[in-house]
Amino acid sequence: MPDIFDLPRAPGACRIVVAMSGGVDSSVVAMLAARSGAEVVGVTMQLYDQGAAAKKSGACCAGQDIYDAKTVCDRLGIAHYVLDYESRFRDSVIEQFADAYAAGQTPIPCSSCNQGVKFTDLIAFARELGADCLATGHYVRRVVNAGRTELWKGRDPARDQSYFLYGTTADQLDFVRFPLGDMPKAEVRSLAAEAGLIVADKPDSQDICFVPDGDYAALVKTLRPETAAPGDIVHVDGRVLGTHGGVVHFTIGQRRGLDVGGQAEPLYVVRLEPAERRVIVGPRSALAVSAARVGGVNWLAEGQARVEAKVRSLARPVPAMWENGIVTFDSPEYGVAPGQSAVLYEGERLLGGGTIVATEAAAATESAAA
RNA sequence: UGGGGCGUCGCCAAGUGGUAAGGCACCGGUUUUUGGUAUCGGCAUUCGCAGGUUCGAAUCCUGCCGCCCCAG
Repeated sequence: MPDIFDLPRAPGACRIVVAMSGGVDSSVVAMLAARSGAEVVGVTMQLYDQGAAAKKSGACCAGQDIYDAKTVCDRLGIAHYVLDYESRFRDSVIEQFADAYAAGQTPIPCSSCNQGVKFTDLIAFARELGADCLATGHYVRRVVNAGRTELWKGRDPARDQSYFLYGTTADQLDFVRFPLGDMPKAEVRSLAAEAGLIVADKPDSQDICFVPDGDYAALVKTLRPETAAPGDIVHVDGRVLGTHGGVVHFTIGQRRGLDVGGQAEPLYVVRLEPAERRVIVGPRSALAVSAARVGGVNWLAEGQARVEAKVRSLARPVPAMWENGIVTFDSPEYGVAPGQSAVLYEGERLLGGGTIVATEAAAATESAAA
């Protein structure tokens, strides 16, 4: 087996900290680390109240998951720590999440979690422990190329998680390892089964980890009651078509949930005006966006201007120009929502990315800039 | 209460004697470590109500109810 941990010294003299969510992926990472010969410490972050969330199978970092992680560590014969990051997670992820919705944006909590608690606080902790690296179960590849460390998509295109990790800085990248980046998911599962790990058949996590029942709107409404205020659903041509139960329920590009019938064509959310409590809707053509301004950019590459841009986790990257924080699509892109990430690639390599702060309508309708 | 028009699934709407299109909405599945999107499937034994004609009516006739418009 190649040295998937890229250790600086003989494994026996190294210490690896593994970020363990309690799922199958990070458990397999811990197993691989244990087999490498290095000293391994499993760490699980407790991120939010375990109450209701603990019952949710497949969630991350709640009660059952902490137990699962510990069980795996016991079997592997490695140490296991639980870190109480609840308050940090609340401040850096959950509150931001609520603020974004209140501002009519569509946040990606997984990205802020990765950039904050996971890759800032946890790396700091691992360094304090004197670790040589922090290993996680993400499906991305860390590629050392001509002395430079690059971030690449996961080998398994169906599993690639690079979209959520664009914010990883060069410094962090030096310290982090992604042992699963070259593997297909099926292989990870079979490794877990061969090793007799209790989590081998555990369902993949999905949805937002801190939202127990998938009803993210209920959480945001609790934190920011104004997002539940009713308002008008207004067509881009000015007609009031109906009312809605709070801007929190909508995101740009959304079609379902408007409850507006009698139309010849489906209507999509084109824009949100939270101050006026308005949801602006229009035909699909009104969603066309020619460019997006990107903020909070993390750049890992050189001066690439020709890029492939991905503005949604499940979208295929599209050709675009990148200049002065603005990504201009070769062809109009649909459903580009402020708050989501714009991640730029060159083939398999992640060049950088940031948060979409505004968009420019492609058609001669009106600006979708918030 | 003179004249004209209309009443088909939550909404829009085909269908004018042969046994209820379609779109939107909604619901469910698939997909998915964000929200969405996309896609697949489901969705009126019944046509304002009551009679009548007919082998057979949402489609023809009669009455009633409701709504709209023009007249007043």
